Amino acid sequence: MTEHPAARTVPARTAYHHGDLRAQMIAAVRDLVETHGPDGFSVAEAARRAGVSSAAPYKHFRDRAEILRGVVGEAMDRLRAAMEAGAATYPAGSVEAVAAVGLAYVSFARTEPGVFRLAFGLTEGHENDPDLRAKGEDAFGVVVRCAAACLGLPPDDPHVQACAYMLWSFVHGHSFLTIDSKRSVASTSIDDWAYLVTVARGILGQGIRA
Amino acid sequence: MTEHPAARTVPARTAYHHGDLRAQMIAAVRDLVETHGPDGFSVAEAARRAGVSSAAPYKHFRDRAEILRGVVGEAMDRLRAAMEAGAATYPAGSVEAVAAVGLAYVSFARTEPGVFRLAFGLTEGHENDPDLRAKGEDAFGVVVRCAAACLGLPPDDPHVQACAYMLWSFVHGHSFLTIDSKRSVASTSIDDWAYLVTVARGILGQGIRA
DNA sequence: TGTACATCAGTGAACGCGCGTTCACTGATGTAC
DNA sequence: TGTACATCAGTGAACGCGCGTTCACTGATGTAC
Repeated sequence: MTEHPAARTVPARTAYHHGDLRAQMIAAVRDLVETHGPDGFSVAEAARRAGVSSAAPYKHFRDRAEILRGVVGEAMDRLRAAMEAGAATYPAGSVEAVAAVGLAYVSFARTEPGVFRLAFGLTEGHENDPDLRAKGEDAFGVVVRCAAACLGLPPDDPHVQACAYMLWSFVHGHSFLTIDSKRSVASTSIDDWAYLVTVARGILGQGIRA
Repeated sequence: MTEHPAARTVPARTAYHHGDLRAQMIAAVRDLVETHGPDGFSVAEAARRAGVSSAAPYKHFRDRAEILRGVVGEAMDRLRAAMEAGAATYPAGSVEAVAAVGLAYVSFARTEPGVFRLAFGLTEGHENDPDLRAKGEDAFGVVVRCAAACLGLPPDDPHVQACAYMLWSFVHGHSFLTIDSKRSVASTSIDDWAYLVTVARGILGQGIRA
């Protein structure tokens, strides 16, 4: 899971029928986006990478925008899965579990900055897709549940929601700054994990109260 | 300053010589980017808006990328100015001054989401421009100085740097989430200013210590 | 103050390019009998 | 098990389009004398 995109290769096709062009197209776009930036992808080039004519993708996607939505949706799924896996590595209710969710988030951004930017930085009309919004909520839900467990409150408690939002803002901003390399945590002499634990403890512990 | 882009209009040209095409191009791109998203701009369309032939911009910019850099640089300047203005509305060294810097940042993002995304979301090669990096550092410097004043420590103190980075992460993430409307602070029943003051107090006060 | 001329900031036509998308088509697959 | 046929997932050629950029040009401006 979350293998580095550069390590992935779109396999050459052998049969006339592709098998799973939809998935291959998404993989090809991921590759492209990591190489040429979030807006450096075209249907034609992605089809070429998938070893297919430029018309073929239209058997699986209505148009360019739908391909994009497919990529973002798939990325959201992987992101949520990574967050859940992160949470599961520490005892439920621990601050470390919360920090691990944050680490998974930052790692995703660092491993696939192009896709991350595509999902959160651009807004080419996919912003109001109900499916993608739902996936976004699902990812947020992971943070909410961890925060709730940690605070010993129900997930729909306003304080839990507020804390979860703070945590997400934090990690989201850190992710962007890191991949923009505007600043690195390294430059502040704190290490990533310690940083996240400190922040989680600060927000969930005695520290910040809305 | 920081007037809403939609309210701005690129004035029709009268004379043969334009006067200040460079600035007009930047204004036109800002308009375009707010209307069509961070990647929805073209040299041709911007020139059209400025009431000029599509070749004219090349008298002022080497190529498309340089126009982009111009827009981002100008935006960075305005952002820093807004942050400084925010800080100046409260006593030096107060937590409120720090929160006001954050509010200026978020307000900028909210007022000009397209430009904000252009500056921070895309990375079409302008990421390593030394000029833009310097402007980014200048903006960060505002946060650092306010944090230093608040903590009573010199600006180059590691703790100050760490706090400033945390504050920036936070505000940066909040800005992105807000304009993506993934989540609104409103949905957590906290108001924006109270939120920023709480966060600033939490990070700079007894709360989070790296 | 008036003229000559260098420089500057535009024009508009043209270029080659790659794109998104459509179209009529064809080869492969799976199902009914 | 074998054949007929509907469906599916490709092809490849073509379309119109807008783009970024160049080019030789020209009108306006400012300076030297």
